[in-house]
Amino acid sequence: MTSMNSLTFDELGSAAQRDRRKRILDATIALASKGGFDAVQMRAVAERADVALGTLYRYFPSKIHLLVSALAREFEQANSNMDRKPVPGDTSADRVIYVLNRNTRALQRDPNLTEALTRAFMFADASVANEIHAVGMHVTRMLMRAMHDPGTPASEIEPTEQDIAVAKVIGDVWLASLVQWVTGRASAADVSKSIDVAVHLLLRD
Amino acid sequence: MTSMNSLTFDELGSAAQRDRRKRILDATIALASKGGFDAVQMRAVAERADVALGTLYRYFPSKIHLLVSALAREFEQANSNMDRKPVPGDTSADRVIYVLNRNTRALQRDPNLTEALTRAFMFADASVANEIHAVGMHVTRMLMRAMHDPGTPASEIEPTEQDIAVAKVIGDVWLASLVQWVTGRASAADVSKSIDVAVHLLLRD
DNA sequence: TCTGCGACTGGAACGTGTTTCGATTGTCCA
DNA sequence: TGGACAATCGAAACACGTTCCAGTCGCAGA
Repeated sequence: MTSMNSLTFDELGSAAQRDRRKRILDATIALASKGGFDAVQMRAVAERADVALGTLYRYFPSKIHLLVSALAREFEQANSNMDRKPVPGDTSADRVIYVLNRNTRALQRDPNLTEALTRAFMFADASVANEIHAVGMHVTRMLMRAMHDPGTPASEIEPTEQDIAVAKVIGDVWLASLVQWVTGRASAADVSKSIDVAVHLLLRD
Repeated sequence: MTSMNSLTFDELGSAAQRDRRKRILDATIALASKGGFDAVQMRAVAERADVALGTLYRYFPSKIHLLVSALAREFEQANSNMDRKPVPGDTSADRVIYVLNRNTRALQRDPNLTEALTRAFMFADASVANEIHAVGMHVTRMLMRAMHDPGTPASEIEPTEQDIAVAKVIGDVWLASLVQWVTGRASAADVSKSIDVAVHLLLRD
């Protein structure tokens, strides 16, 4: 049933297993941060996490699953950090731009890590649907919170069709820009500009 | 100098070489069409194109270069097909939607091929910049022609900053939608809807 | 026609993602 | 405590992208 999915935190029975999972993701992030996608070698991850190669594959059925799961964990952390304060800005557009730029800068601070995670995300195929979906939810949630009044608890927002459509387009543009930045086809300024343009075109209020 | 780029059609001296290049790209398309990204195996391409493995690598320095070059050739052909007739539709938005839907349907008719080409495009790194750029130009050109009056020769259009920004966003959304379709995260209808939404939000005239 | 040189061939070899499997360890139930 | 069963380990093996090399071919210039 779950044979082709990564083992999630909650599915893991024992503390030792949750710890193994954490060690694996930590090792993944560390290696990615040091040398990007290519440096995340399965043997290296296993060794650094102090786990056998076969075990690594039991927890994450492929390198892509592993990296996308790491991305999901990063987004989750970022989201819960942001939940602590209301988003500054007077308009939807301002707040969305603020949030995206803030996250973009955070990503750009660790280019190797971002390259690794982004490339994995883009290369993922249908078998990674669950992990990808988790990432998508985090992004949508972040944008929804920014689009609505500051201080609104995320759980109480009920987005309109239009909201969702707009968030989807903005998310797409953000991701496409990041991909271009990661692959050296766009500068950091270009990414910022793209977001600005897209948000202002989409959220003229 | 050109050591890390694919050999382009014009760079090739002899007819035999141009023919080799064509055979390689044909073999690539055929294999991709049959089994997608994974089926495009370098040994298989070489064998089918009746070329030694080393020669294949002399023409295209990696599998990604190969597939992105194939994508560029496909777009080039599609573009020159479309140049034969004016784009139907009364408004920019209508014409852009028409063109994108037409191309989307064409891509969806061969899901394996589309999967192979899209994934390669998304996975490409900085070393594939030239090939990627070629693809980008074809897409931009296609959108520019659709945004302006039907019948205008592509060479005579002088796009404004705004035009370019809008085309960029639309291109990003189109690509992101295709990626989602390829990976089973969006249906054909979803792709169509995304394009509709993005174009109507961006080209309200 | 002969010569030299770059292109091409066939095939071996290497690296890394992935699979497999027998031996060992940990855990939980009787 | 003892035993069963799953999880983990250690290590070999496989697949495919990529590199390398020695030999052959084709062709332009002498």
